[in-house]
Amino acid sequence: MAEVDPSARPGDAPQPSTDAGGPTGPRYDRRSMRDVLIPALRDALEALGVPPPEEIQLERPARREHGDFSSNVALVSAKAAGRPPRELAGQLVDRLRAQPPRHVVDVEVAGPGFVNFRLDTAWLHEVVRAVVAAGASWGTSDVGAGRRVLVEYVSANPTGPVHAGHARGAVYGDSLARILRAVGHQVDEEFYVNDRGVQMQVFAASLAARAAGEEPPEDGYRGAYITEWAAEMPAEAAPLTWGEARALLDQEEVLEALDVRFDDWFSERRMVQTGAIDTTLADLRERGVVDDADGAVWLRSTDFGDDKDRVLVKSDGEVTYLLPDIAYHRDKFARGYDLLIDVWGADHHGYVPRMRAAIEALGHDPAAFEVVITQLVRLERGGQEVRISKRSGDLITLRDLIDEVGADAVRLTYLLQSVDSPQTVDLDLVAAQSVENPVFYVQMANARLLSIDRVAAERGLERRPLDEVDLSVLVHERELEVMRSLEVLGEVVLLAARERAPHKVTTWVRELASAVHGFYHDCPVLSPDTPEPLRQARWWLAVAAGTGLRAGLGLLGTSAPERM
RNA sequence: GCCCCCGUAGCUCAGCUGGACAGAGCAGCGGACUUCUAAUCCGCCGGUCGCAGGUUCGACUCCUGCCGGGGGCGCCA
Repeated sequence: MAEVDPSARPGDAPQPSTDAGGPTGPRYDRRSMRDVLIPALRDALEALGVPPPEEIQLERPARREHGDFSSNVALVSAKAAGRPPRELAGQLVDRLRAQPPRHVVDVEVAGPGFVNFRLDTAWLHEVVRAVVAAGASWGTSDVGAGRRVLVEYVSANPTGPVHAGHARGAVYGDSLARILRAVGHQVDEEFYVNDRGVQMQVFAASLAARAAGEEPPEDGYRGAYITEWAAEMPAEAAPLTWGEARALLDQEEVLEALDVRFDDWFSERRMVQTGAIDTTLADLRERGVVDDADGAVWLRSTDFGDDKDRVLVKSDGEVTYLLPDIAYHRDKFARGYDLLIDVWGADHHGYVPRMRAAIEALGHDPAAFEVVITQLVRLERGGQEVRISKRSGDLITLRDLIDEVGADAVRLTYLLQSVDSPQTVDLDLVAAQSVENPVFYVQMANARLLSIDRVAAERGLERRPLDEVDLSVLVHERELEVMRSLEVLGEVVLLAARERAPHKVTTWVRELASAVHGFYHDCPVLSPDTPEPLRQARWWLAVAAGTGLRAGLGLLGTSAPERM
């Protein structure tokens, strides 16, 4: 399918180059309505002699009848004001009506004492201009500026292909990084390579066995890929070195097919060579959090909230997996990150307390270390569970998954719901190009919007510069819905970033797509029946909608074909 | 036994720092194409938000205890 890069579409840069110096009108600020309404409420409270609460809350009512913005100050401040919520709300409304804030056409008391604001449509028309001006950066902000964040994810062992079980973490981690960047954080992404230890030995032995035409050792790797790779392996190659390189190549390739790229693939073995592991142990000793007992070296993690102490060096002299992991995280902090986010699978959650303890033991703020646990994904095909088992060799690789349903579908599907909940994915459904598949619903919305430009070009119709177009004709409910949806992206992104919840962006994208389909259905742009001024305005709304849609999709790392 | 996640419509899931009569898609039923993509749109049907307490002016949302499902509790990674 023809894919487009959502972040770079020529048609999305409709700003006349002559205008590049700066927007002429008042610059739209995502928080502008808040910045208008909250102070207005505060002033009104003070005028009534009521001390305003620390934070005045302003929310978007779920129901249209409740206006565009709503505040619960009257409920919150009723006690302090010494009068019933509705009475206080009524007094606030009187004051606000006397001097209505910008764009406010009505203020009213509702329910138990809410103050509801109804706005004119001009503020939404400003949104269209703002989206067009922002282009692919619509929805971004700089609230997180200056914070350096490192997101570590996937980190699969270099002993085989990335399998379907890793896919959720891969897609989640990548999208989270995009979203954190969108709010201004400086984000790096890393893949930790466990290229040392027993697993690697077993892997090498398995490869060598297959190469020699023998069965892999007991507890060895039996996947079909071992046989395939063994056949590729030159006779003189060292199985461990060659095998690791082969695995990493495979992993990097398939992750790139998903548009998942890392700033660094951090090698565990490298830390042995640089002495980082020894240094870390010495550091821990110096801090007095290490005990020698039973011939082993222990981290006294119970001092930092863990339920038992943990072995760092086994009695046979080998280090456990824990010590290099600690060394890696020590290194992360040494590189100056303010926040470390690790994305782990559900099977590793028991490991969180010891890692957190180790970080605290090293003198770091444990709050600067966050672990997101992704719950398991159950794969089904036609209602039958598909087992992902490395042992049996019957494993579904990420590559299989991409081949079967496509990269965009893989990404959007995994980003459909919170990683906190276990997910069931029916492969037949995801592969199906049907209404049951949200991926196609969203991509269809984009394709339809783009078809307007295409058909217009065929008919020789011209879109006039936005500066010359009067958007005040956009009053159809379908048009308003699109604008309202576009307007909230910034807030959605902030929330998604704060809660580490990319699926909130997915939900938003689906909502916008729904609004777009409704608009497309009821508000013809190119029809001869549409008067020219309205056509121009709708056309620009379509441009803005496409821009917003692709901005959202860009945060999910999902592209959309130009036509379907 | 202890720890983590989940339990919302027949199914798959949303539900923002607690807010106004709980939302969407699919499935079911009934409508809408001489028009820029009907892969769409509209309407109807459908829920004691697992159960029981508590906090609050107000709880799907916070707290406690149960019940059910998944995952984890190694000198394995």
